[in-house]
Order: sequence, then C-alpha cells, then structure tokens
Amino acid sequence: MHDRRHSAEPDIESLMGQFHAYLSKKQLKSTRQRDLIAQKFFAAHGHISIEELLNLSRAENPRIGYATVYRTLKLLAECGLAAQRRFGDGQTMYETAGDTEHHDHLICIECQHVLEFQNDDIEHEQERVARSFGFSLVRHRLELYGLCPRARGIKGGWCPNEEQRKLSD
Amino acid sequence: MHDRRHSAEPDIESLMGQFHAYLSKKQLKSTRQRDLIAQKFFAAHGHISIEELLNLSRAENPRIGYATVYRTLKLLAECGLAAQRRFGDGQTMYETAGDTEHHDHLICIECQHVLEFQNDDIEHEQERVARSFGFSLVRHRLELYGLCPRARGIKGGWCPNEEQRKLSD
DNA sequence: CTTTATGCAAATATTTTGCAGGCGC
DNA sequence: GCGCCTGCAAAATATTTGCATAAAG
Repeated sequence: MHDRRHSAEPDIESLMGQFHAYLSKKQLKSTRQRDLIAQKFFAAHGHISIEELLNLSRAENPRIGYATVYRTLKLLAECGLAAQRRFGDGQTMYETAGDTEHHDHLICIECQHVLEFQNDDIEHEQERVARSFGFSLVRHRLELYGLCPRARGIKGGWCPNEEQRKLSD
Repeated sequence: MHDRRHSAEPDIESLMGQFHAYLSKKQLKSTRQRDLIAQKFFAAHGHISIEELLNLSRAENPRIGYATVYRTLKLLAECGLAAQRRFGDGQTMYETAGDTEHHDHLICIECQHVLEFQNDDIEHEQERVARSFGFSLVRHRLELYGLCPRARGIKGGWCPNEEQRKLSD
C-alpha cells in the first residue's frame, strides 16, 4: 500500500482516452463540446454539479447549453467514468469513477481534503465478496471518511490540506 | 410494486422512538401520516424510493399525498435517520442511516439492483489504512459495481431483481 | 455525403410551496 | 382553542426531448 498524493493534474489524458475509446466503439462522435465538458469534468476530479460544469465550460465556449452537458455526462456515466450522486438536500453532483488505477479515497471531514491509497488485501476481499454473490466485479468505490491528525487536535499534526499546498506550489 | 423483506424485523421500535424524540424536541407533532410513512420507511430497511414509499403508505391510507412523504422524509433526514442517495441513473432513493449495522453495497450495473453485504475483514483493513495515515476513521462508503449472474448470461442465472420479487411474501 | 451533435425551446419529471380546512396537544 | 399538519393544486426546479442546423468522420 502506498500513499499517493494528488498533484495538480490527475490523469486527465488517460481518462480522455477512455472516453474517446468508448465513443468510437459506439460509433459516436468526438466533438469540441464533448471534449471541453469532459476535460472540465475530469479536471474537477472530486465532485461537481451540472451547473458548475456548465459554467466552467461556458467560460471557454459561451454557447454551450444545458442539454449538451446533460448528454455528455450521461455518456460519461455509461462508460463508467462518471457517477451521479446526491448529498443531503443539495443538488445532484457527479463524480469521477472508473479510474484505471483504482485508488481509493481517504477524506478528512474537517479539512475536506482527499488522499488516495491502494490496499491489495481490500481489493482481494472485494473480489471474493462479489464472487460469493455470483457477481463479476467491474469496478468499485471506497471512501473512508475521518479526521486527519491536525483535525484531531494533535499538536503539529500533519494535515493533507497543507501538505497539498506545499506540493502544488 | 413489491417490497423487500428482511429476515428479522429490524429495530423499528427503536427507530420510531428516535423519530418521536426528535419531533418532541422540536415541538413538532406526531401524526398518523408521519408514523405510517416512517414505519413503512424503516420496515423497508434497505432502499426505497419516494414513489415506492408513497405507494406502500397509500396501501393503508389512500389519501396520503406526495407532499407529506417528502416532508416526512425531510424530517427523517434532519434527525439523521434517513439519507438521500442515488445509484446509477435510477431514481432517488432513501436509506436508513444511523442504524448500528453498517452495510456496503453490491450493485448490478445491468439491472441496477442493490444488494447489501458486510465483511469484517474489509472493515478491519479500512481501520488499519486510516490509522496508517494518522486518521481516525468516522465512517466509510464501499460500493462494488458488477454484473449479476443473469446479466453475465449464465443460464437460469440468479438476478437480485427477481430474487426480491420472490422474497416479498 | 451521411450520420450524429448541438442549441434552443418546449415538454416532462421532480420537488417545494401556499393555502383552506383538520387534527394533535 | 392554538398552532402545527395535511392534501391539493399551483409554482419552482431539474431533466429530457424534438427539431432545424452545424459539424464530424
């Protein structure tokens, strides 16, 4: 298991590649709008709402409409690169999924930042569980929510928030 | 519509108690409709949509309206007994929360249905991972996406979709 | 060229709200 | 009784769809 911090850019290239592969497999077209929306979506990496995505996209191409964002997100969901999610009363959010290197997330509920990790024992066990129900496992999502050392009040405790700031500057 | 059964009656009494406690703390009233909806909701235990809940409730009291279901679910969410959730492209679902038992989800990407499971090895490993980063673990979410036997094309394969129909009395 | 996408607006679906009686307390 | 609740319908949101035109392969 190893700790992998996010640097500014996640693996957008690879995700765009998967998206394009899906489009051509389905004989669908790759367009300026789809690419723009997908890029913005992948770049947001964590969570993003339809509206935020529309606004980000419009910043570069003001003529983009709601329908295109919905339609693109639907495609991304079909190929497992996006997943719809709803928290509390808020709006519908989408998040990235199906990353090739399936790292899981460790999230501090205090400072909101996200670390990634991989753990083979857990992965194996997931396989076993799926098989025990007769399922074949396609992908998974694992998120651990907790408090980072700083948030727990440990003096001089390490905090992913600051750690990331250091890394990205 | 069909409802989902769970072997042992979950702790509905206790959940209703928590709900009533919340109502009186907030000086809100306990009504026939609220109780009915909450009971149906708790009895469903796993996942239920607004519409299913409305139908179950109307089976006993046909005059119940959408608005009351929405309002009751909002109350349940406020006191932490329900949580909104959305899987795949499907409808908005609600699930019980704040229950002692925690369930992870196994979801068929073909038929969209959701099974719950628990696996102690995974839970332990999650603890270990969090600790190794200096985090204290508060909660987690684990979702496995895959194909059920039927969806995989296994002849006579078992499908959670149908299984549930069978189970419902 | 042929086929699929886009953007707009209109159609649907979903959720919330206002209000005139009803019902808990 | 007083004040919160309910059911209904209308309003506000959110999402999907139809269609003429534009762009991709």
